[in-house]
Amino acid sequence: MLSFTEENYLKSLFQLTVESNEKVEAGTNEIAAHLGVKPASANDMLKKLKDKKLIHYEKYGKSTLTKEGRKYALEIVRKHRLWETFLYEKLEFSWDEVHEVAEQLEHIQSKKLIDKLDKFLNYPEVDPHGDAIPNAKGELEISQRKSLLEEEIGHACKMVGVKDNSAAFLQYVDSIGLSINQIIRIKAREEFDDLLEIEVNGKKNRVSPKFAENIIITCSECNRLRKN
Amino acid sequence: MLSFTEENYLKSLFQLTVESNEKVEAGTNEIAAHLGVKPASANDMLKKLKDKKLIHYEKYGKSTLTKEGRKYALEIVRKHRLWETFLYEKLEFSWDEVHEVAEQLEHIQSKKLIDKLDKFLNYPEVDPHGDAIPNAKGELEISQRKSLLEEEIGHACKMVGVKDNSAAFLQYVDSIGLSINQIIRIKAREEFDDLLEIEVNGKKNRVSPKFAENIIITCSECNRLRKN
DNA sequence: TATAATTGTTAGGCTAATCTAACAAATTTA
DNA sequence: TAAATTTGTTAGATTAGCCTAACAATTATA
Repeated sequence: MLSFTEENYLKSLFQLTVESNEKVEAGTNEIAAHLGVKPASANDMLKKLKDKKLIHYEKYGKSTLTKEGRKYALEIVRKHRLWETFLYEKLEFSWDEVHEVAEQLEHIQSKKLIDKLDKFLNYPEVDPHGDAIPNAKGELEISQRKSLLEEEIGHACKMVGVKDNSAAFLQYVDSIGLSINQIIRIKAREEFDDLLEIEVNGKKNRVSPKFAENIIITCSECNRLRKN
Repeated sequence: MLSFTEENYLKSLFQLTVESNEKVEAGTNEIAAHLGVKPASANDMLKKLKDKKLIHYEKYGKSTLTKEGRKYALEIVRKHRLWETFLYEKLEFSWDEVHEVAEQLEHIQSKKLIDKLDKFLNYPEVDPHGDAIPNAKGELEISQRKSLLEEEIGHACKMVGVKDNSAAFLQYVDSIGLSINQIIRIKAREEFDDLLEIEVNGKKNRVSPKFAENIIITCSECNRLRKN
């Protein structure tokens, strides 16, 4: 049985590696920053998780999850996303409110609870942010995802999630008229200041690279090209 | 903000005093036993809770909740019982399975969550064990309750709850055909061995005093007499 | 009422998770 | 490549909550 804290470290490492498009391993400082603790604290825990064979860690090296660690991480992610779905669909929480409460609910220990919840929600495949929910076997469908910033000019893509889960950012996203499953077409990239010109629901808007980087999309055009 | 552990001590004290028919204050050893810790540990925490003005405690004396402490305890009890109701009514948990999971869920911190849950469940008044659920204002309807053992011979009463929440006892209760809101008529008390002869749903049974003591009932006949 | 039994308290330790401060290794940059 | 910067580690302290062992106060009983 893992502690609340150990679970949070595994989840962080999962998000920084498995669910990141850029990297497959994470440094001590990075993990510490992600969890809001000091590097010294993270260092202690990394050594502990290594002893428990949940992560690969070597002195002065980067860390990754072991198979066993990934299994636990997937369980936590599954719980987190099912609870978010419950809050959003059944309790009328808004999109930007679910995360904080799910952070607490994800640590409840009861296999029966989570499987019954899954059934109650009718086995959803994605949470309110568009992130895939691992199934009861721990399988996670990883579709071809990337940030809006990486999308080709002229392509149309579908928003499936966000990277930054802060309430502030989510409200900003809402204010631009963006939401999950919304189709976004990239019209152009402004040479002068790198702003992206996008069209959502027939309405044009300009967004910053920083903003675009935090919007996760899938592009079936790109996927089609990739398959050839 | 109270810690998980502080909340558990307040809840224990609430159950041992406010919700107990026998006593209005609890001793250190009693609280420790109720929580499954050693008296020395309970002693530490009682001093801490006194400093926080959540309980009345004096060296070598008994403890009770302050007004403030009772307020917190009622919030926790409210959460516990709403979650039990959710598990029972929405997730198909059985009567004897809800308690353990609710012990964890009751510590989730989110006023919005619990009020939305209350609404989702359509503002239930009692949980699956028949215990009253405090409303959002922290008001708890205390109806005249007592154990089956204290009931008058010849009276008919309604089962509204149990004292022992262990799965073993709850299954025993089930096996006798008893459940919440079931009407129980006391036919006689056996002089020889003090067994109670009861009738439930037209079926007769004999139960021990220990069993009867753990069944909570209300008796409208007694209440009527009391009012005169 | 003196003694025994019970109940409650204190002192001192342990563990998990955090911190600060000092230091060491690795990487980047001049 | 030498120096500067970044990144990671260690030692030692702190806090919450628990423990054991010894002791003190209270209550029950002979």
